[in-house]
Amino acid sequence: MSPTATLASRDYIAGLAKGLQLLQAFDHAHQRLNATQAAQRAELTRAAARRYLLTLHALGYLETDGRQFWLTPKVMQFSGNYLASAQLPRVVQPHLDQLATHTGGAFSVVVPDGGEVVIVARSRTALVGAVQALPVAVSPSGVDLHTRQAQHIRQIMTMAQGLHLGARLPMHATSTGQILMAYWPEAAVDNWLRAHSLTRLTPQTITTPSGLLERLNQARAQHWVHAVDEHEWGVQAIAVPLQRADGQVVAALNVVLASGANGASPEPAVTTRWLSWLHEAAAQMRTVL
Amino acid sequence: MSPTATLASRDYIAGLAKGLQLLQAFDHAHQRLNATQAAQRAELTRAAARRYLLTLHALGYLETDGRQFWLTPKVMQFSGNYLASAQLPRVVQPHLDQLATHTGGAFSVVVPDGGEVVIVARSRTALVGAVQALPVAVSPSGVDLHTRQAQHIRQIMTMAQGLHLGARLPMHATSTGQILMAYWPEAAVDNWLRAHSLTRLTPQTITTPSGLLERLNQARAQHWVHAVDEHEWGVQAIAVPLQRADGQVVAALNVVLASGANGASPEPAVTTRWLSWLHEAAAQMRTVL
DNA sequence: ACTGGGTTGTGCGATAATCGCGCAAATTTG
DNA sequence: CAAATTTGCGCGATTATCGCACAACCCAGT
Repeated sequence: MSPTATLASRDYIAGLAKGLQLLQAFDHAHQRLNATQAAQRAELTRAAARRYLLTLHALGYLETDGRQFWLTPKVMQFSGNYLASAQLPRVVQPHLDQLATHTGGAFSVVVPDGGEVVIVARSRTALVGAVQALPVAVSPSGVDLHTRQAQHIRQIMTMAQGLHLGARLPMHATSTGQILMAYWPEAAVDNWLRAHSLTRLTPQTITTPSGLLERLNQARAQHWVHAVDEHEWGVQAIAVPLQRADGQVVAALNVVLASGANGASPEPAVTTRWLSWLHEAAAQMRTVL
Repeated sequence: MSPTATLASRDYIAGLAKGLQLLQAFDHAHQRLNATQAAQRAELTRAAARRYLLTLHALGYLETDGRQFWLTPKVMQFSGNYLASAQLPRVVQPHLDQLATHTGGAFSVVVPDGGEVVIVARSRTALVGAVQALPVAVSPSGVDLHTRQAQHIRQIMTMAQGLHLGARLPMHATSTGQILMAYWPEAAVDNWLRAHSLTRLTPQTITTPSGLLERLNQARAQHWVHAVDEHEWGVQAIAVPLQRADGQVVAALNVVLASGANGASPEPAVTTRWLSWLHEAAAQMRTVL
């Protein structure tokens, strides 16, 4: 797939590469694999695949019933280590939570990686609940899910399905991907376009290079992106760049909202409000990135 | 460390094991390693370590400035795949969110892995915010952080630091670890005790086998655990088991709360309230696990 | 500027680790 | 119950990996 080619030669451990390839073969669409399937997906002979599967099993990364293999929670250790060690998620998390507390939005921070964007932090906050969490004065009926807000919450939660940490999303169809690309040098964008196809995900997805370039220009000019229904129906997102103190764009911050799920242009006033929150947060983070 | 011994013989790819060992060498305490340090931590010769580092770099899992190496977001792909594919986190997440929405608590689901517990799901919900998120009737000043509830929220958020997905916590000092062990056969507990030391984390940590066994008996009898300040000062947690329909305990659910941060026994009434929420949720999940 | 402790890049021959074929047994499918 | 797959595994061939050893390099300290 990716032409990461085994160009490097003597200092390249093929066994490690194959093993990781095999481990990556387990994704949402292929949760359980037998030796034969795994061999196909990792492009190995069955004998080799079996050896790697058994090794990964012995190391605790795969579980097996003797026939099928599947991922164990141990693989989360990698992301755990990353989240604990990487600068970005650590410093960004409190800001996201505060932002969510203030505004009630669902915020994410993503970084580009291998032609896609990866979600490295998400806002998480239990808010209203805190009222009940207090040892005193527990509010009686609590908040139930019959109010209009609650419906909205449901929507957000549903949308958020599949957008877990570590999820990878296409750049061309996401607000964050677009804002990140907007700050790339022209050559980098050209390369990206050569290497990736603009897959249509919804009727609103930008699928032509010229369309994308236009969007990028717009994004670069105004320093934000608003993508409505481009990645998923009924979901809109507004993204701004996250820059380091030296101006370097290292990530993108966005807020995900339910959209009217139709062409109706979203209230500009509302957009503006979110934008000001996003930019304010981005400015705050700028000093610590 | 773990005596995962290379017992296995011909079907064991040493290269893969070493590479993964090296990848795991990057943790919170060792975010950036050079070839020499990496070699030490992974117990390899420097030459070998260098080969593996370069390979991991070529594959995109490590970034380097030529001297130091560190993890890239690509490692999150593993956890992303796990979260997307594993049964447990997927079905549990909506329940957690709903629970948090209703109660305002901070809930986690953990599974045992390699003698520790791993956080595989956490509640996340933007609630009050939803009021503002609505396209209409944006509440003016929003919720700010000066109320008493807000302080409580702050506390929770602070506590939650470091408890990201994939984080690993010791079994003996956590409510979830204890409730999980409570359902183990006696021999398994003995084995665990032989293999692990009861490290003291706070003055309240249970550090004697007899103390732990007593706690386990209590947990088994009442079907829940309340651990106050045992893992971290000022943090208490209440845990219940998550069982499959066939009765098998596959995970633990808990709520994390600020504690009085002193010996004062927590209000039993409050505990009971949380417990009923937890057990109710556990019962709901039971059918779908 | 010079020195010394530590780190890095690299070539190379030796060795053992990995490869993939091929067969028999076991399993699934219809 | 037979056909079609899949699995376990032994084996000889090969080449990928090992680790030493040396030179170049970086970085204090004086």
